[in-house]
Amino acid sequence: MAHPRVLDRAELPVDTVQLARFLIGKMLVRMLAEGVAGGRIVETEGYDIGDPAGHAYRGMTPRNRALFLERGHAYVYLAYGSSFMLNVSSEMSGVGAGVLIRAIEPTDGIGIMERNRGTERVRDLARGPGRLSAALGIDRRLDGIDLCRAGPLWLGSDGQASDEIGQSKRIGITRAADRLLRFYVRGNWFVSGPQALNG
DNA sequence: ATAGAGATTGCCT
DNA sequence: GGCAATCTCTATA
Repeated sequence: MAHPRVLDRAELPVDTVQLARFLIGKMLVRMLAEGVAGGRIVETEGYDIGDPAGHAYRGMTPRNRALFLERGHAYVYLAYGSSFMLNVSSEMSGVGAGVLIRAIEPTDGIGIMERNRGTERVRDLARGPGRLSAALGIDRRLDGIDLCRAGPLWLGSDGQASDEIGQSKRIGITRAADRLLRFYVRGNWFVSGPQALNG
C-alpha cells in the first residue's frame, strides 16, 4: 500500500452508521513478525445503538466489553466456534455499538495471507469476516486494542478517493434483518455475499 | 444443568 | 445448494 497514515480518532464519525460508511476505502494494516499485511476495506456492517442484532443489545458481557470502548478500538470475538470477527467500536465511551469489517481487498503481504489461509486464490484471502481475520492472524489477543495508533493492527488512509459505495441488508442475521446497514464498494471483486445484495 | 441459537466456513452431493 | 464443526451466551428448569 502507498504509505498510509494512521487515522486519527477525531476523524472517525461517532455515529455507527456514518462510521460504517466512512471506513469503506480506508486501509487495514497488520504488523506481523513476518512483515506487513493488509489491504483496502471494501465491505462493512453497522450494529448501532439499540440494534437487536448487535452483541451489546443485552448489555455488557466478558465477550463484548470492547464494544463499549471509545470509538476506534477493536472488538474481536469467535463466531460459530471457528471464525474470528473484527469490529471497530463506535459511539461514545460506555455505549455498546460497532462496525463489522467484512472484507478487504488485499494489497500488502499477500504471501503472508496465502500462508495463513492455506490458499493462493487471492480473491478468497479476505472475502468474508472469518477469512479476513484468518488471513491477518487476528484473534482475541487483539480484542480491545486501539486501532488509531501504530501497533499490531491499525486503521489507515492513503488519501485515495473512494469508489462508488453501495448499501444493502446485512448478511447472516435474523433480527432487524431488513435494515440497510451494510456498505460495500460497488463492483469490487473482493466483496462477499450473494450477488443479489451486491448490485 | 441443559438446550438452542448464532454477525461463518469448507466440504459434500 | 445442504450440512457439520465448534465456542459463547441466553433462556428455561
